Amino acid sequence: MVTTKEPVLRFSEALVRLAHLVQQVFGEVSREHDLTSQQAQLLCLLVDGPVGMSELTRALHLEKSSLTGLVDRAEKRGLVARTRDARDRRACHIELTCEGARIGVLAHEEVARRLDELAAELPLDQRDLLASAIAAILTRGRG
Amino acid sequence: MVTTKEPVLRFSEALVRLAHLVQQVFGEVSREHDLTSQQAQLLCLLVDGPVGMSELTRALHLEKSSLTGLVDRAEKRGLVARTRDARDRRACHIELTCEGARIGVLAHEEVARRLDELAAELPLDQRDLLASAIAAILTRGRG
DNA sequence: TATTGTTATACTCTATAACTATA
DNA sequence: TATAGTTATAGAGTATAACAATA
Repeated sequence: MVTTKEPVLRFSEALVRLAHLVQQVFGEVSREHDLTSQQAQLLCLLVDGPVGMSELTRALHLEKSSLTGLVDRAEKRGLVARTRDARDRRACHIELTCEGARIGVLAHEEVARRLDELAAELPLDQRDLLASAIAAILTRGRG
Repeated sequence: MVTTKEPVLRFSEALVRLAHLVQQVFGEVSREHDLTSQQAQLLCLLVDGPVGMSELTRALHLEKSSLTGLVDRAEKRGLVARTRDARDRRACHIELTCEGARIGVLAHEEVARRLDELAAELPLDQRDLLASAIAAILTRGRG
């Protein structure tokens, strides 16, 4: 006898669709704050303090020249600023401007709010279980 | 007494990171098959048969002019073809070429394989639970 | 008039290759 | 020589607005 408990979606299919949904939410919120998804992602990476270009290329999985352009445009919009590293004068750090920090925090909070809302119908324990399972996958996928 | 059962990540944070991981896998596989992520996504949407432009804009959340460009480039690469709708001569359907179908299936299978692999360490029942929970989120998020 | 799709235009994002400045 | 970052260039992706053809 077939029960109703069998998974509706293949696991990988579920992941792909979920990723698209998250991407969409992220894109919508970004646009509402007049940011591109990539700019919003950059701002979110900088909320804990300045980060060097090299580290940013790793975190964003971008070529260094691509990052140069992204930072250029964000700088032109007054969202971030470059500061020279005093000890290694080749290097620089990227930091948020006041405006960049303000918008970055707003966008981050809004994304979090909408995603949490999506899971609002799941019981809390199942939500935590889901977060733990995802955490396990993430450590396997990268670090 | 604090147990080790508390969630490591906030739920929304977990979702965002998971989405980035999926996006990255999707992008890597696409590049290995000489596709952009968007082209691969288009091919995947067409594996079950031709789809009209309007329906594609909805599925991909793109403006119609953006889709025109995407289809143009995919057509130039011999991945898809336009066919006129006999009943409504304004409309057209996009279908895979043989080559497009071949590459699309290959890319799709490879993405699925790598994502399933990521979850290989989770016990099967937890994996199914995860897929079910994601399915619940997805129906809430869109349909 | 409304709808389907394309064209024109302007940005953004991204990569590769060559380059500058510093280490 | 090696590393950090930029510049030059080219192509892809995206949106807005105006347009053509059909309904």
